[in-house]
Amino acid sequence: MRTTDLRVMKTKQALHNALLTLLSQKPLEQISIAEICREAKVNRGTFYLHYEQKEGLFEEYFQEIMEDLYQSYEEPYRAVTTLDTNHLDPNTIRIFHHIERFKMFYRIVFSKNVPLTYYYMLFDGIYSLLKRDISTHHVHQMEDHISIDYYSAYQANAIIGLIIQWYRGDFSDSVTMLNKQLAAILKNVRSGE
Amino acid sequence: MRTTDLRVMKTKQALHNALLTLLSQKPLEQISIAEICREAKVNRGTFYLHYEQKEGLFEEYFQEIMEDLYQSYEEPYRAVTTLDTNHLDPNTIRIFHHIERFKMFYRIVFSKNVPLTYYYMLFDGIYSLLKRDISTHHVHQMEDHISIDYYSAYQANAIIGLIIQWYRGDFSDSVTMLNKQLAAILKNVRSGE
DNA sequence: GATTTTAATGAACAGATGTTCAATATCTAA
DNA sequence: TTAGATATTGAACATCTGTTCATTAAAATC
Repeated sequence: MRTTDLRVMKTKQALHNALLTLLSQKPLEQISIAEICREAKVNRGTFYLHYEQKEGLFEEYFQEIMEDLYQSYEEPYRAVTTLDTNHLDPNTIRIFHHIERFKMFYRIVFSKNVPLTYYYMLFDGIYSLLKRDISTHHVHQMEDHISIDYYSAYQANAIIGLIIQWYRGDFSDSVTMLNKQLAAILKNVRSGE
Repeated sequence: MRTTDLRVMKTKQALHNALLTLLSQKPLEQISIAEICREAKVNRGTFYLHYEQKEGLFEEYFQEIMEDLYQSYEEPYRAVTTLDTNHLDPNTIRIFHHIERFKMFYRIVFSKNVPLTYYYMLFDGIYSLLKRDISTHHVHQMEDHISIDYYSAYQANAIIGLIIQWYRGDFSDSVTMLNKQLAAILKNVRSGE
């Protein structure tokens, strides 16, 4: 079962398209594997040859979205030569732009009946991006008994906390608003009482 | 279908016990509704009279756990009369103790094939506790354009970020270590560079 | 304690799941 | 271009899901 095999690629493509078609009609939890296979004109047994659950199929789709997240994050690095990366700069991280762009998608990711897998994919993405920055820029100025892993997990999930709040308001606030909130929180928390 | 009806209570108790028995043998995702009903000697139709999915049953179990979280949180308030609640004090919040106490349970909550529901239950719990404190103690000293909702979501999910990292190391770090990490992070982030 | 209310049961249903298998179609590599 | 490799198919199977219904059993209320 090599990934370059034309038969495999064709099958996966068909399943991919079928899922997207069905997702435009109903939520993921109401779509059955049998249904996807009927739509894709692929034998149900073939599905199980490549995936365990419909979630695995959706996961592949997520990979592409995460590519955009990485690019959104790198963007400011390409534009500016020297970057002030002392603490997370909300103007440089473009995470909220990315979420906004794929909000149809993230409505699924954050819906309550979906498995945690997707949440972790987003978490891991943000985590690794932040960790890279924290490791290179902040390590010298940080309390030395702070674990970088815990610190990165803290910061990454804090941002997702904002996204959850945003999602629960159906993404009605603007990206600018979100960026300002993050900037204000970081500023406030740093200045103390 | 009144909740005080003895028949209902007996049925729910039986399903509850059956779930706990099975959970000690295999993960939630490998347990079927039919299996729970066989174990509980309850008709499968009766199950659907009370719940939609096995997750609903697990959710009821979660409610009891959350009761402990609330109590853990209130505990320091009962001990000390006046409390310094300027910013989150890791010594007063007993969240990590609570997680430690129910780590068997939280291993399920954070496992990747489980629906987001439980995550949100934990999030909402921490969120509401923090929000209450933030509203009463911090509002006067905070940048006035910070939304308390966003700020609470940020802080609540940041703490869960630490818990996720903790969970991924199978809770091998000590509660003390976690408390220290949180204290150091809050201190570090506040003092700036 | 008798009556009314209602929860639980068992049976039956169409459809979904997850797995296996031999037969077939389609690709790859020589 | 052919021979070998392997992905796909269709069929079959036991089990699970979600739902309906008349019947039975057990509670609540009087």
